[in-house]
Amino acid sequence: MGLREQKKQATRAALSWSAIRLIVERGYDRVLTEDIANEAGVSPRTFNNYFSSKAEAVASRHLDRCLRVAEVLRARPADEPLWDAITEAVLSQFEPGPEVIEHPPLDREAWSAGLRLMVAVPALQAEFLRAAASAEIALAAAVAERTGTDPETDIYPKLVASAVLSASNVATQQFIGRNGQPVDVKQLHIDALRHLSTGLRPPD
Amino acid sequence: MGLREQKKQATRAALSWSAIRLIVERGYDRVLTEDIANEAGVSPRTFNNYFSSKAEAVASRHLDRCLRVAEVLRARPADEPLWDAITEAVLSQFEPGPEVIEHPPLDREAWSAGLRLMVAVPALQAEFLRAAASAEIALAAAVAERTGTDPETDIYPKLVASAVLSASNVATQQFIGRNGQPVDVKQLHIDALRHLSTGLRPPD
DNA sequence: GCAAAACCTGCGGGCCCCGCAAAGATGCGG
DNA sequence: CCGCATCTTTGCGGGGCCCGCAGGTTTTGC
Repeated sequence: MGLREQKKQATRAALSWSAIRLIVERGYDRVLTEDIANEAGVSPRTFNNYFSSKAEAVASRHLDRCLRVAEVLRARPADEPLWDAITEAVLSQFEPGPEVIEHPPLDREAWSAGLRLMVAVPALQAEFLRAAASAEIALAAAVAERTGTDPETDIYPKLVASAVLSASNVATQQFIGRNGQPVDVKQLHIDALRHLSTGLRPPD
Repeated sequence: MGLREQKKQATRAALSWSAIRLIVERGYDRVLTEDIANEAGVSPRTFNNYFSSKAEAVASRHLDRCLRVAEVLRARPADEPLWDAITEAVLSQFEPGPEVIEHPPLDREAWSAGLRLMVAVPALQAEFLRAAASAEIALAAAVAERTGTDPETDIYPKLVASAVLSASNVATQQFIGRNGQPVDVKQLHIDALRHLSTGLRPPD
């Protein structure tokens, strides 16, 4: 990868991270695209060369996470049962990355509250969902590769990808909603994926 | 319901329908909110009293459809097996309504092409997904009622609602993508839902 | 080194969306 | 039947978002 591409990725990440940080601190409509650009050290015009909207910048990190699930799934041993591999791939995204360890939120409570306000903004909800939907293709391809199905004509891989991502959404929302220690994000995901792989049978 | 409320619903429907028709004909960015308002016989300012964005107006019909699935599910006999009831509820939304019968598209081919362009607009994709997510709550409530689970604390009903809606998305996309007679929308949905209710087992 | 390609930036403008306050429509009780 | 309280519609104004375009600047491949 050339130097050019590296800088681009760095700028892109800086913009997305600045957007999230500022919006969690101040609220969505009190942050201008100009503020985000300044924070990342580029001109306002450049912001829109990287993202076609403020919302897309925020959702960009989410998109990356979803794409990494597909990547990890591909790297899992081929003889591992499908749903075990999927579960591991999904869980792998909840290990805190190096960036979060470097920049620990000073006030964890305030950050949490800001996050909750952020994910309540309609424009962002929509964009988060779209990000997941974009990753669906990559995830479906990984599933297809593993199950020997055709990602174009067969509906199965897309169905699995779509169900997994939406199950993850439900689990995450459950976690954010009850912002308590009583439940663990990972355990919520394990339960949700087990439901999926066992046919979503009603209790009784 | 008072006369006041009736008129509001009529205006809302007229705006949404005008938005869709104009955008399918001309393309998303060649339709101004002003055009939509004029078409529906209200002032431009009033448009934004009903919808907070152009995209939301378009997705409004989709939201209604999703909500009706929950409604139909509630009306199904209580002793019917869950997945049979869900399947019937979903399929019920593909019966052409009275409005479509009244206003048959003059050129079916052009309409199809316009539709395909429309659903490719990122802002609309996002808003369609958000509409489905909104309906998820109502659908989860209907599932909870039927299975005797708690829609607040238990993850099961939300999981089912979310999986059903995303499966429907996949089926619909499959249908739009291959715009051919070889496959039937209803059959695609039946297959997708059966996959869900049987644990998304990989073939073999 | 050097040309070609890619990128950043400022400018300009169209459009979207909202707050506000006045005018109009509607339903209710007397 | 009428006035009154309430909800709705509308015009105006403005802040902000996003994009096309064209210029200068940096990176790449040779």
